Formats: sequence, structure tokens, C-alpha cells
Amino acid sequence: MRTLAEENYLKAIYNLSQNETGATASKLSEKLNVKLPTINSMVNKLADKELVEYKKYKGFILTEKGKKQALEVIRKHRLTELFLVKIMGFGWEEVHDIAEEVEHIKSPLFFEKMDLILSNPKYDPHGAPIPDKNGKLPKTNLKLLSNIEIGKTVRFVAVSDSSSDFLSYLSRVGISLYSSIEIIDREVFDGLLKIKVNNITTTLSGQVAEKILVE
Amino acid sequence: MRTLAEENYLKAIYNLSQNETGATASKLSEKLNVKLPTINSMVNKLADKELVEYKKYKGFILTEKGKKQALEVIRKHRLTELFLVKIMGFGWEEVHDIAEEVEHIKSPLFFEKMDLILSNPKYDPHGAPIPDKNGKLPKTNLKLLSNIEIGKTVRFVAVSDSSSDFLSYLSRVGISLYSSIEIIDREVFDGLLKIKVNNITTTLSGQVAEKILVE
DNA sequence: TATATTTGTTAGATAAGTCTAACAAATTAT
DNA sequence: ATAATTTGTTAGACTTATCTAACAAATATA
Ligand SMILES: [Mn+2]
Ligand SMILES: [Mn+2]
Ligand SMILES: [Mn+2]
Ligand SMILES: [Mn+2]
Repeated sequence: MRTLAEENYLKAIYNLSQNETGATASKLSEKLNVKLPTINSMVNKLADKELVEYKKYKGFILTEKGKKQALEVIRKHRLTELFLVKIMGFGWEEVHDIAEEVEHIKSPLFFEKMDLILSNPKYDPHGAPIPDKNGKLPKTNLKLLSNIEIGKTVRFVAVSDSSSDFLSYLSRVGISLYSSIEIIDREVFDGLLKIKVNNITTTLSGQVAEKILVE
Repeated sequence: MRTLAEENYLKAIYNLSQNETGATASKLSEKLNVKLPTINSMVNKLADKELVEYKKYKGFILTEKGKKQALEVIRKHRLTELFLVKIMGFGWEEVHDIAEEVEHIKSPLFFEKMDLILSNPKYDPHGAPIPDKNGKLPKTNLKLLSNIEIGKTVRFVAVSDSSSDFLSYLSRVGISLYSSIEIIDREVFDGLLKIKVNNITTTLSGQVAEKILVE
């Protein structure tokens, strides 16, 4: 049986390895709020179970088996988030923490029912793709809002931060998923961005623009 | 923080102490599928936390504090079961095991939303009352079908066993919650019961009749 | 290159929850 | 009343997941 802790490690390693920087012990430590030696012993355990490949002092990556298991948990997480928003009426900024718990429910039936009720959904409320039953993910080719040239208009399709603070901020300034965003101007010094959304002009900081994924 | 194991013990102790026999170590052991020494050490821990009152070799009972916590978990369990049936379309025989997991979700918001969606429900799909936010339960005065006199007609309002096996059996023989049941005859030797439900005559064993609560 | 800083590892401790083996108390049967 | 059986307790071990303290390797800085 896979434990709750193991599931969280697998998921975190998967998510970290999507970045160019890859999964290192210190990054995991920060992400999971767990001290380095704990990461060390846990990653060793996962390596024994052949879920991660691990060389001392080098980073680590998921094996195929590990990736498959990580994607199972990610599927549960994202299905849950969508269910919470669509069926239970939660706001997109409220669901991540709840899903962080619900994703560990073992019952496959529970999630199959969600999938059925939501008619095989492809994306969660933050625009992230929901892996299918076999762990397949659609290839997406998203860009950061912070990298789009001035003058272009793009579609906001996902966020890379699902924290309540960030999402509430976006809602507050009137930016919601699938909005069209026109890049009016960008300050070279700090990336401060002037955009137009729904005919309203707003200014976003560089940090915020880096968390907004567009196509 | 209350752990998952603690929550299961509190709930089991509460349920056992509803029977005349009360909560003993061996009954808990059987109910939770855990060996006796484990029960012993856990009950000692709960006593330290002032959740149960405990005298060596005598049984144990929940303190007010313990009862309140048990009822919180029971509320989550029963709300979940009803949500699964009413909103997610599960059958009444499928929900107990799932609820056994979901009841441990910490997020209060999650259950408040269920309560809202279900409009403050009073009973779960097995006829058991759902404690309100303060742990209050309606007084019910139910009888066992096995004790009803011949000739009477009663209303089936709850079961005392939510196992899939038992509930599937009831569905199979066409007995559903809130049916009217007429007692046609009872065999003195073994309690074998002849009843009429929806104008169909059926025979139930004594064991089954003891798990059916009526008014 | 030598030193300082960051990152990773080992050792050892702790808490939660479980187990088996051995024993003791209470209850039931003879 | 004694013996047998059931029920409860203690002792000690194990696993999982975490921590701190001490140390080692790798990387960055001077
Ligand atoms: Mn999320
Ligand atoms: Mn989680
Ligand atoms: Mn139940
Ligand atoms: Mn449970």
C-alpha cells in the first residue's frame, strides 16, 4: 500500500521535474516543508521501491513506475478540484488545499464517479490538464505572460500557482481563466506589465506575469 | 491534532456504547480489527487526553469532550454518505466504506458545503440521524423488526448494519428504507419471519430481522 | 587556488500505531 | 471451590515519518 506521505513525495517530485531545474533534495524540502534528512531517507526508500532513480549527490528522477503512480495522484487531485468548483460551487481559489487531502482517498469508485459526473473532463479549474485513466496527458505548449511581445493578444489558459492568495488576487483585478489579454507595454527594468482585459487596462508585476500561462 | 486512528477509535467507542453491553476492549478489538494490546495502549492514550474515562479491567466510556469529538466525525461520515447517494448517485450499499475514508478530511468548509447542498439533512441513507453542528441528535425510539408483534404494520426507518452485503440483500428482496412492513407470522423456534412489503410476501431470517429498525 | 557557502548525508532520537509473547485478572463451568 | 476459559495487561519489538546535530561533498566567491 502506498502511504499518504509517499503520494505527496511522488507528486512533488513529478511537479519539480517539470521545471528545467529538476528535482533536488533542497527543493523538495522546501516544497514539502520537511527537513533535508527526512527527504534523504524518504527518497532512499522510494528508490528501494524502484519509484525514483537516485544517485548520491546527483538529483533524482521518477522511474516509469513512479511517474505512473504520481500521475494517478495528480489525476485524483485535479478531478477533485474540478468537482469542487463545478458540482459543489467552490471558488477556484478555495479548492487546492481541500484537493490536497481528498486526493489520498483510496476508493477508485469515488473518482470514477467524479469523472463520470464531469464527463471525462480534460482540464482542472486552474487550466492544468487532467491525466486520463492511463496517465496520458495532452501535450500543451504554453507560454508565460511575462515573455509575450508587446502588442500581441493572448488567451489566459492556466496558472502555475494555485494558492488562494494568488488566485484571489487575480479575481480581484478581474482576470479570469480564458480571458483575452492584450499586452500594452512592459517596463524593461522590472517587467512591470500593462495589459488590457475586457477593455480595462491593468498593471501586473513581473512576478505575477510569470505565473500566468497563455497561448 | 486528532489523528485518523484516534478518530476511528472515538467513533467505534461511541457506537459500541450505544449498545447495552457497552464498550469493552475485546469488542473494540473486533470492531477495529486490531489486536487487544493495541487497543489497550490506544485507550490509555485517549484517557491521558481526557477523551475516555478508563479503569483497569472495567470498561470505558467517552467523556463529554470525547463524545463531542466522536459526534463530529459521525457527522462527517453521515453527511458524506448522504452526499454520495443524493448528489453523486451511489447506491446506499456502496457508500459506507467510502465515507469511512472521507470522514477524516480536515477541511470544515468541505463538509459545510455538503450540508448546504443537502439543505441541513437530518438522516443519512441508512436512516441514522446526522448530528447537527453542535453534536445534537434527535431522540429516536426505534424498535427491532424482530420484536414486533404479529399482525402489526410498521415503517422501516433504519438499519443497524451498513455493510454492502446486508444492504444489497435487502435491495435484492425488495425492501427499501421507508417501506411499510406487515408482520404476517413468526416462527418461535428461530424467529423466522413472514412479512408483506408492497403486497409481496417474503421470509426473513431472525438475524436479518434484528438489523431492521422500525417505528 | 583557497575559503566560504550551500547542499546533501549519516547517526541517532522521537512519536504514532501496530504486532507477538508472556502473564494476570475476571468470569464461567465443573 | 477449583479448574478452565475468556478477557485484559505488560513488555518489548517493528515500521513509518519526522526531527536535530554533526559532518561531508559540491559549488560559488574572493
Ligand atoms: Mn491544485
Ligand atoms: Mn496531498
Ligand atoms: Mn456508515
Ligand atoms: Mn474512518
